Amino acid sequence: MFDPLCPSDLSPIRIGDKWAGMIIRCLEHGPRRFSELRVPLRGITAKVLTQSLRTLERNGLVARTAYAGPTQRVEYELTPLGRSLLEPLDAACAWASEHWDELIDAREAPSSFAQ
Amino acid sequence: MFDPLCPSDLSPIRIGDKWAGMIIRCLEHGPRRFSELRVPLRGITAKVLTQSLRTLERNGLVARTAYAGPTQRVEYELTPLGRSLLEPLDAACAWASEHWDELIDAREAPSSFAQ
DNA sequence: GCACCTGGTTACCAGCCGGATACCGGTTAG
DNA sequence: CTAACCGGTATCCGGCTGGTAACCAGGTGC
Repeated sequence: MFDPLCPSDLSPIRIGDKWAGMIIRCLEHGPRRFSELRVPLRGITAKVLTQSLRTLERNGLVARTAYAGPTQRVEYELTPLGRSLLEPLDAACAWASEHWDELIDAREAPSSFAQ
Repeated sequence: MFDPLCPSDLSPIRIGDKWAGMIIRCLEHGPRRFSELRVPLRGITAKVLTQSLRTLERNGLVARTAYAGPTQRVEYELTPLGRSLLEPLDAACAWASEHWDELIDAREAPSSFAQ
């Protein structure tokens, strides 16, 4: 999941910053904790994840809830607005997989002009 | 058209680089010349437009045609692949205008946490 | 007492992106 | 001859983005 060969690298369609799209995907099926998010988003550092989550929060796409229990616990979940983004996100993914071949071809064929 | 208050600034959905989405919109209704593109894209410099067009070309979304007439003439138009992007682009615009209010509210309401 | 887990923060840094400015070769208009 | 238009390129620069490394406070396990 989300390895370096992910189609999202090739697609010109982007949601928010580098990680935002994947974070939203991770939250698709319910709230997740900070450390739970770091697992699927392999290689993301704490700082960058925090950064991205804060931006999503500021834009009203994600809600942060800190539970006051004895042990520290923070959960992130999609707001209704964030959830509504899943639709265009799916559209974007559909487009990318539909035109996957053409995207690859275009990248690998600088033949039409020098170099 | 494409003034600084454009919704695209607020929407988290992006197509390619800063100008790519607008360029594609400009080419929606047929081929356009370099200088014709500079008009609606107010403020874009030649370098940046060239840059953006070259990227679009490399990715197979836009085709460049130089006509060999006595006077220099270059036209850019969407490839079928580029044209197929109009669909998700429309979806993105639809989402943005549909959630316009919420986007504004989110931006202007840092009230839920300090500062 | 000590290490460890959780959920971060604080420098610091390299690379890219967009922009400003200047320039260019070819053609046409006056 | 000169100026202007077309479609760029060359160079420089500041700011943002994403990443690394170090550190931290609070609570838990041994």
